[in-house]
Amino acid sequence: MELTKSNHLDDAVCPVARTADIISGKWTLLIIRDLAAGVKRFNQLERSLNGISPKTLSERLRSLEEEGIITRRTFAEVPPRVEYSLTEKGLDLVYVIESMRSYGKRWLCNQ
Amino acid sequence: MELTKSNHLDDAVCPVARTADIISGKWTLLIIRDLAAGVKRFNQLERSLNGISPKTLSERLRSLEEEGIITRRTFAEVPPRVEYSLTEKGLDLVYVIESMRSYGKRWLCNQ
DNA sequence: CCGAATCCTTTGGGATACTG
DNA sequence: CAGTATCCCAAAGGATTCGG
Repeated sequence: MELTKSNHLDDAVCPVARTADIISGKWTLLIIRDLAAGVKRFNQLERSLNGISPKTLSERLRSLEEEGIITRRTFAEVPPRVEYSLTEKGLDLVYVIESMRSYGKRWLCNQ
Repeated sequence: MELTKSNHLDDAVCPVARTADIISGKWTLLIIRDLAAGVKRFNQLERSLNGISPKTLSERLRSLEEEGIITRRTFAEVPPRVEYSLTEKGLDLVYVIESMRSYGKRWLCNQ
């Protein structure tokens, strides 16, 4: 297990820092966690992410889409239906999430 | 690869959310990344984490110590010397960091 | 149902100067 | 050297309302 030495030149392209930038933000990781369980609609996420405001959810979804991590699919129906799912790039984040889950179980959830 | 279903009851103890709480914050992960390479002094970190303010570094180190992730060791010398290192609980976070490094390399650093 | 628009509060973090 | 003390600001996020 070897870590790169850090300095400000490295940091600009440090994979750890780049990933941290993407998954930072209060709800981002939890959205990906939920989408990893399958396709979800806006208000499904709104309910499962208890306490999130529509504005924040909307912003997060938009930027995740722009980063190529989720896909937004709209259906021309009434009432309107929009489904969100993970792209390949998003699915790969599940490994990060699972490492966090392992850590959390071992050290933070006393079990 | 199976994810737990999320609702607000789960979230209170969700290992992913708990871990996210700990490693959120602009510099936290980078501090741990640097300490994973070995024991470091305050101004070594200040230099390797290019751009961090002493106030922020001080705050992060304190809360990481309170969470049991790093150890602070002082030496009664002149000039004063203080060394920071990872605890077992902190070292285990390296697995999370490495998963982020893999992801970053694959998707964010075009290599 | 799916958001956009507004307004507002909080806070993380930077800059700087100073001290044991 | 290893911080603390202030002051300040941008940005994130919450609450609420409204529209397609």
